[in-house]
Amino acid sequence: MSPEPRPHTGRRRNPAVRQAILDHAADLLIAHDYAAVSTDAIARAAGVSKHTIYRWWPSKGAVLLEAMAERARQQTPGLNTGVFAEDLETFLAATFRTADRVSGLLRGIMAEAQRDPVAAEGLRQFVTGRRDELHALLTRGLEQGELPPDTDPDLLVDQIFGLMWYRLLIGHAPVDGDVATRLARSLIHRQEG
Amino acid sequence: MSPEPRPHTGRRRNPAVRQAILDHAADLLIAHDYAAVSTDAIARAAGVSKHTIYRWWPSKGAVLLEAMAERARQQTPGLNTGVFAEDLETFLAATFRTADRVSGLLRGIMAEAQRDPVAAEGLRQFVTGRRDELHALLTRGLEQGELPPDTDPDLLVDQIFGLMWYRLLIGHAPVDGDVATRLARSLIHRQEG
Amino acid sequence: MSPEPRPHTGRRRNPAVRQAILDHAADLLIAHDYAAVSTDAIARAAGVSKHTIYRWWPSKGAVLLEAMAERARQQTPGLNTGVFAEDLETFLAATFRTADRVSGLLRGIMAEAQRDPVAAEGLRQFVTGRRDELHALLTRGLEQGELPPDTDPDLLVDQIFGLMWYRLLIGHAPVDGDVATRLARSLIHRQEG
Amino acid sequence: MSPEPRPHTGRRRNPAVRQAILDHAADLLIAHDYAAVSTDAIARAAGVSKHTIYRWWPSKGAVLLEAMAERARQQTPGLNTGVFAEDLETFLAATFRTADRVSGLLRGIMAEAQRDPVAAEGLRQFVTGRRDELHALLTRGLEQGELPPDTDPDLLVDQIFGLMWYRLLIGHAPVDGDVATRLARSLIHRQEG
DNA sequence: TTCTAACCGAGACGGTACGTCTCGTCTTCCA
DNA sequence: TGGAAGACGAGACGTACCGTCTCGGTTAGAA
Repeated sequence: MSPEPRPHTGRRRNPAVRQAILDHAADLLIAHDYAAVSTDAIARAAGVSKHTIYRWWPSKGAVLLEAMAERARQQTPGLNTGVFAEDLETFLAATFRTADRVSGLLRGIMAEAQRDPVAAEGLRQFVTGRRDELHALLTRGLEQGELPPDTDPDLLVDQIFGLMWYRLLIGHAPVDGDVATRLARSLIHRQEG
Repeated sequence: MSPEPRPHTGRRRNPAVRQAILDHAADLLIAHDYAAVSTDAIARAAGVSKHTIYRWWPSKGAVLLEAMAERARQQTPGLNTGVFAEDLETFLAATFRTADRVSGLLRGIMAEAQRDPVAAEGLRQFVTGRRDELHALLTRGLEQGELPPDTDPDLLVDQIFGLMWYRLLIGHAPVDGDVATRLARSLIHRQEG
Repeated sequence: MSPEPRPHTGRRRNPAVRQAILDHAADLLIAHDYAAVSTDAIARAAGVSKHTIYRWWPSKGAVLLEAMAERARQQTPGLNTGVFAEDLETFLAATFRTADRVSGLLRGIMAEAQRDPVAAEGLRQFVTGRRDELHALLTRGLEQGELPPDTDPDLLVDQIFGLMWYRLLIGHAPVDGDVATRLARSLIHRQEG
Repeated sequence: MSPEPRPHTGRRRNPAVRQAILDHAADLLIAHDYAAVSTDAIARAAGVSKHTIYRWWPSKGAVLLEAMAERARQQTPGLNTGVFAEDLETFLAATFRTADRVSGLLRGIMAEAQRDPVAAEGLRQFVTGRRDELHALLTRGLEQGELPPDTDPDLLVDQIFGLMWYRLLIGHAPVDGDVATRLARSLIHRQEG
């Protein structure tokens, strides 16, 4: 039995190492093809041992996921001007533009999530957070009468994020501010139809 | 110079072999995890040499893609009752139910398309075909005045298929006939809002 | 390279086809590395179907063997001047020079014989023929008192052909007329030692 | 940049792994046919990843070669009784008996050397070592007047090892102690002829 | 200051997929 | 029926990536 376990001994985790891994993982996915991003490549780019990666993350997907989450967190759009139409447009434009910039990252994570349960669960949580934000925004619009009264917010959230992911993954059409604007206006104009 | 080259000599391609490869590729992706589907596994299951696979398809992704396309072709919904609301609902219900049944296949191909350019191009073409169908249907609804006059069919198509893929890939919500119905009605009711 | 059009023989086996296969098999082994000589390559070079090869020979090794045997048959040295020392030197010189010229062929067959029982058996028979020739020659020398009376012809035959193959296969020393002369003289001088 | 590069970092090569690969490669070649010895088979038998084999050896032939060299090294005959006739007989008997025991190994390597340049070079070096030993022994015999004064040691070395390889590869006659004895005596008796 | 647990880079290792190659058989059509 | 073209099954080859483990060196807190 451990007579009195000390709270912590030994060298502490180096935050710079954690950051280097996340940064280089994201950069690699953004710059190169997803296929070119291996754990070895991340380790090499970050000047880090592969073991160090696996000491702190359970799988490659988990690293990519956290890298993405961190990038996304840096650009949460400021909201709440009070005007729903403006807020919606701002939210979508910011979201789409950011997503487009890191599209390689997002696509890589989505691919990884199809084979790695850890990444899948992480992605689900990340996505849930984003969906909740948009859901709250839409609910406010509904309460303010800016959306048709029979609108199903859940369905609408999936339509919006669905369009975004669909375009990112297939690549048949752009994901940019223009699309965001057109999409936002199409949702609001409807009520006046 | 060969004065008149014969159109073809030698043993002909065995259609049964092609079919066996596609069938077992699809079955494996539907039954097992995406990670478990290797070219060796497909070859073994189909009782076929790996070389035969690579003789006819440039990569694993290309095989999976064609397998999916064939499965999808088997279930094109009969349409054109003339009533737009009915047609839309039928189309979406059939599409969603089929997609759900072969969700493993679809998810595997989407993952593969992120790393294999051949699969990516194939998926883009497949998706284009499906999008054209829905686009035509929506355009008809627009002309019949069953959709708001300022509707952008392109955007709407991406919202619908986007929702479907998004749910398939993330798995946070079902893709079934019920969703299809609710989605179809939400699009049409709007005009009366 | 372009296969010269051969006359068609109808139902009978076409000797031109047989010859084309043997010729190109030998040429390939002489010109290229052994590793580069596949049945497909032989068929392509000879303008012949792979099936035709396997219709007449049981394995690749059998083809190479027959090709070699034919090449060797073309250069059987004229002997029997009656003077043993001269005959031996002539025999060795002719044998060594021929072997050196087709060394690629010989090396390829020896390699093939280690894995293909048919080639092994064929090579054994071919080698037996050559050994019998030399054995007869040496026996004559023994009877004429030109070799030490306790000479074991079997052992000596293996020493001579052994030296030749050993040098061909390892490549550490030449197999030419000079070596043949030195070897022949060393065998005869001995008796005077 | 790096002020003093450490001589080695990282996990060290596991000698047991190296030995397991060499041992099982040799055993496989001795027990089974040469055709049955694949890198996969060696890896499986040695409980080793195929990648580990290719990390340390450039080709299959290189592994087999080193396996053979090691086996041979284990049985270098003790020499130098001082009596040349005895030493020669001992050397030949030990060499022939060992070669016969691992004949499958030797034949497989000789075949591999015909297609794999790495194996060819390795075999040449190995053979050079053995030839030097015998060459030294024969030179001693020559100096002691136990061999005819006009003997060419190089030629004689190739006759002896040539006979051995020739018999191993063709299989028309045994390679055993008896042959070794007869051969040794035939070389020495000559001087008295 | 000494001790010691934990961090870290380098890299060996087992497992397993990928895509290519060759062998020998089988099929189709032509002459 | 002989032959050319070439599809096919079996299976080896060598490469790549994933996640684990081992080695020696380093660092920070406890004794």
